[in-house]
Amino acid sequence: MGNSSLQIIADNVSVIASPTTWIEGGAIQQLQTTAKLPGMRRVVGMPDLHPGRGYPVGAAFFSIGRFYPALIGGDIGCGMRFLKTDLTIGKLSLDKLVKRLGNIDAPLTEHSDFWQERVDAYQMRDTGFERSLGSIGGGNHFAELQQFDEIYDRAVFDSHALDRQQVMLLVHSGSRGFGGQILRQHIDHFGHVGLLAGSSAAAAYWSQHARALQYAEANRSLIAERICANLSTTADVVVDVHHNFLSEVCIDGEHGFLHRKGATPADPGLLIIPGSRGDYSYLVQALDTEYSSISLFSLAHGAGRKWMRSECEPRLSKRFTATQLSRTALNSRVVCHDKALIFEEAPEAYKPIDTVIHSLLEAGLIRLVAKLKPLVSYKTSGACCV
DNA sequence: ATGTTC
Repeated sequence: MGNSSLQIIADNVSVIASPTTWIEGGAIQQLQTTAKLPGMRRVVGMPDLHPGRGYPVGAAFFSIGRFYPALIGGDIGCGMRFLKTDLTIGKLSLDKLVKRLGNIDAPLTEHSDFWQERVDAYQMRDTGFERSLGSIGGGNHFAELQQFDEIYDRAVFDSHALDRQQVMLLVHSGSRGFGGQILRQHIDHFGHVGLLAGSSAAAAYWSQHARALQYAEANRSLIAERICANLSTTADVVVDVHHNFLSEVCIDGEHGFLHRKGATPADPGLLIIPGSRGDYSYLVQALDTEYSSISLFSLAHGAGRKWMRSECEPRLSKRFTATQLSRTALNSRVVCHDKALIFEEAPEAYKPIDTVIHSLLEAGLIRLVAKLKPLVSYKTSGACCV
């Protein structure tokens, strides 16, 4: 059966992307280089594939006999938490939402006894990074209030007790400095050669990796709690998934290691694939098809960068002021008081989400459930500018 | 990505 969204690059290298999806040549090159690592069986790029530091982002890698912590990267456990709040969109003004959201950057541990207790509940003091819990971080991390724009599958939508009028909250963050420290210590000791399955070093990484996944989820949970408190609402988790992590799996009869780097696991239930801050997000379900194995049971984790961070400000500052970039084409608000991030995370720097979603649809990997539009995208209230 | 990099 033909599939125009399946690009076979080499024996064990493929990319899930329609011909109209922008894929940087350098990212394909990184994918091919990674495919040649000892023990690597198969690699696949998602439609949001883009170049990373040595290894591509938006990809999954399946290896036998050894695994590669560097492929997971430093933000072990980075992922998305999607919640439905008790707020209804009816009489909300965006300016009021922004004001009530306030500043959620300061360490939660210094906020109050109440928050210290909430943080304590997650038992992360031994990580040494307790101070970062409950704050978003930098880069592409964000928290976004959204509203439903279109429902495609009413039955699935209803079965998850969703309501078109409810404000949704999406939190994208990870293990902050903790995961980074784990990777750095690993690279200092072992470089990039990977770890042999069953070795004591492998066992040590597994336990650190597991702890980083816990930290990342605790972080997303505390960010959501904090936002809900500021908005005087509560929220129920619809889905929380990591998109940077390692797992042991059996694929086509072979037992091995599945590395996901910016790749959402195609698990049952609802999954969220966000666009840039000026674009829609899609609520989807993964489908089990003949291409599931080729796609290494993974989906895109977002739109994917189109431009390198360093080229954003030069390209955009001529066309837009930072203040103009605090509103988007979908009329949402952007809270980002970091001059560099305003440009680096501009919608123009990302692929259009529709090309990414179209690729996954054409490959038969997803079913659409709903589309959401951004209301407020929160990056940082930190120092500087605007 | 990062209580910010050899």
